[in-house]
Amino acid sequence: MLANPVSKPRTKPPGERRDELMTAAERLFLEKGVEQTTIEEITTGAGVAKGTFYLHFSSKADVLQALRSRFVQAVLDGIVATVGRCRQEDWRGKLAAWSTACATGYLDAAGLHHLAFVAAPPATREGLSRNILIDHLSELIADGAGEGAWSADDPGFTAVFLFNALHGIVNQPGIAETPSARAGLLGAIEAHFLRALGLWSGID
Amino acid sequence: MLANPVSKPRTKPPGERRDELMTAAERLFLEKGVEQTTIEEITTGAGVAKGTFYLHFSSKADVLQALRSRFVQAVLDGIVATVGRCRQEDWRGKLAAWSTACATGYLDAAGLHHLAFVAAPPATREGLSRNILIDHLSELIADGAGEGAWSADDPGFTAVFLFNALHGIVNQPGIAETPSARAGLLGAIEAHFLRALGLWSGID
Amino acid sequence: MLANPVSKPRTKPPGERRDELMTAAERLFLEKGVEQTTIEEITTGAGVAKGTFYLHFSSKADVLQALRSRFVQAVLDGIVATVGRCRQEDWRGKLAAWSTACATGYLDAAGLHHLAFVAAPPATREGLSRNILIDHLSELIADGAGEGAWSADDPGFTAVFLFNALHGIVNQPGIAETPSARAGLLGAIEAHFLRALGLWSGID
Amino acid sequence: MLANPVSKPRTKPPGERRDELMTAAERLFLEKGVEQTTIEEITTGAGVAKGTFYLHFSSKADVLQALRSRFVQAVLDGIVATVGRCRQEDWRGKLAAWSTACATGYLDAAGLHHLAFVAAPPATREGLSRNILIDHLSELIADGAGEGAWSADDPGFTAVFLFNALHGIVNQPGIAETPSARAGLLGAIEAHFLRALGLWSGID
DNA sequence: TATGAATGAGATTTCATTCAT
DNA sequence: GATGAATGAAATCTCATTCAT
Repeated sequence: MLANPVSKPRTKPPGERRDELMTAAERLFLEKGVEQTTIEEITTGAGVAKGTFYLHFSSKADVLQALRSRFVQAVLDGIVATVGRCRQEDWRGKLAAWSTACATGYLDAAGLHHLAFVAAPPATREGLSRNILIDHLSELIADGAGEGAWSADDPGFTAVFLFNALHGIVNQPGIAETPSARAGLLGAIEAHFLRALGLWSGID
Repeated sequence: MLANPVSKPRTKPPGERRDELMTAAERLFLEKGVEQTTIEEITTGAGVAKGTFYLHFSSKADVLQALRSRFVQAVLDGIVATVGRCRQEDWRGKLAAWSTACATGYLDAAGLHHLAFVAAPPATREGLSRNILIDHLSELIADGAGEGAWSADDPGFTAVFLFNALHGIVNQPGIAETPSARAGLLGAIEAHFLRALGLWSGID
Repeated sequence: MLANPVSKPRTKPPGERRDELMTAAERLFLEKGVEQTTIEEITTGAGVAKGTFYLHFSSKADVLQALRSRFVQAVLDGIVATVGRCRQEDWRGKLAAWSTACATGYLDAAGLHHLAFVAAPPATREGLSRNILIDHLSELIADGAGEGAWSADDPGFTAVFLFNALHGIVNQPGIAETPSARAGLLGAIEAHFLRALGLWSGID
Repeated sequence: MLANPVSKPRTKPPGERRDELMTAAERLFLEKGVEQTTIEEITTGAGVAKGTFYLHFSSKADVLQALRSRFVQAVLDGIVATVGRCRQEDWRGKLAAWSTACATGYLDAAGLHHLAFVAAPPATREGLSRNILIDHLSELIADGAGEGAWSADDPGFTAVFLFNALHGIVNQPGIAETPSARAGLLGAIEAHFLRALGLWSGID
């Protein structure tokens, strides 16, 4: 009612407000679960009014979807950067790098991937069978096969197979809590990735 | 007054009522999703009054848990029967049988496994990292390693890895809709299972 | 939360609860207007919980519609009783009785008719051009014409004409506040009704 | 930078903007009802921003009031012009002209009169019992009575009576859709007006 | 056991209105 | 004058759960 003499600017670039809402939502979803978080808590957390939420998202499921996309994109960015550092012809290295970068991205995000893919009410079954990470892995496998680095009858199948395998591994609560446990885990994942393509891993 | 001769008996053996409720819930969960299904719809579907639900289950999560157990137990029963038909020393065959039986169980259940493990509001993250199927596979891998059929540094790891891989594959909507597609899928899964244990598959 | 040791019976015959809600709604609508009344106020006024409202009505417009019907039916009952007291062949008397009984019904209901027909957000324009009162009047006019009591080219037209005329008159705020004002008003209405059918009234 | 050559002028004479807003509001009110129309829809319809609305009107009720006045004034103008064409002493003709001009004004406005008097959230009950049309008719009746053209005990009563009667008739949806139906309707209204003043109409 | 009317906390959503730019 | 992002009070409605019968 009364004018606030120290009021911060009311309007912000739209992207910024949206990000603030997403970040507040992410924190709350992780802290207390998606179901337990109300829209009101999200807006309070972002320091805006309730109605503002609906200027940027149409529902709670909508924010969740946005969080999912943001998370997956971040993981993909990490993968692309890591894989890009391998020599052009080092397909074995690229595959290993892919598995390690992907697993690292998930592990670093702590509960967020759980949120994004498991705890979230996934409207469709698509999330774990079609996403940009699987597409990227599928392409890598196909490219390597084309170059004779390995043989792959069905790169799409193997990509879904390996992505879900990796996802299941890193999704285990309390896994890789120490640096050495994490190193061991990454090594095991890498070995299984290589083996799936018929490459001999040095593990055993 | 005589009892209404057309009315069905109001009381039934508890197990039967419980089953009817579970079946109604399963159908509705698959049709419209867990969140979208109300207790009232379940009871209407089972032909009983709303209060009756609470004589058999404590909440919606409770029915879901019961459905999960029923489903997983059925898949495990199928696996045990199939694997049991292999010769005692045929570890390769047992592993192949495990993958095929598990995949078949999931595929036959249509969307139910999605419901049970993915769409469900999973109280814990355990579902895909600890369950009786993973335990069974883990044991099989450990036993085979003990007999020298393959080497496995960490049977638990490999079991989670393979179970999630398989789960991700069969969870793809519209997969294996024709008998030949299903046969191809089962073959590919088997090949990847064998490869993960360092066994040469005859597939490629 | 705690059991109320003096709690009144929670369940009542459905019609009774419905009536209580309607009566509470009517009082509030008259006191503070339809728009200004919330569902919660209605349920509080009826001594029930908010959700109970939705067991009996689907929306605020729904209660309003029910109030409308209840009111119109009550007015019609009064008309039928009054007109029924006239001798069979006394058409002039019947018409006069109709006008007086209808006006009385409206005047006695104070603001309710205003509510029901004017202040209400009338979804359709039907309320004042088709209702059971108009139908009844139309029939009376047609019957009288059939008996040669008066001539009426279009009984439906005259019924709508007179009903709206009467409605407009009694809807004037503050009209007929004293018994003598009311008597004068009823006389004037009756005279105009008779004149509309070409009958000479003794009024002027 | 040069001003964008395609952009239309942002500022307009205040009266023009106001008219555009009223016209947009009128269209929407008729299309979807007053309650269902939001301020935002009105401003979008008028091609201006939401805030601009409040430069011209203080609320939705305010536009509605403005529409009401505009409509009633237009009808009155039509009546005055038509009645003015009668000879000074032709009271019968003036009354007939009044009824016809008023009905014509309403019929030409289609649903707008409904909006203005019935569907509108009427702040007071005055609309149908006190307005400039009723005042004008009342004066005509009083003047005619003063000249001995008819007798009228209470011109105000008769004016309200007849205005509401006419309003109810023309407010019927679908009435007078063909020219001949309209002619018949106007004749019937005129006849009832004359009869109400004790004048013999040529109708029956 | 079974019923289903009643509960009531709480969720989502709308939208008239403001005001810094 | 004009804008439109932001506000936030308030409204509607849902539905898991209870409990008197």
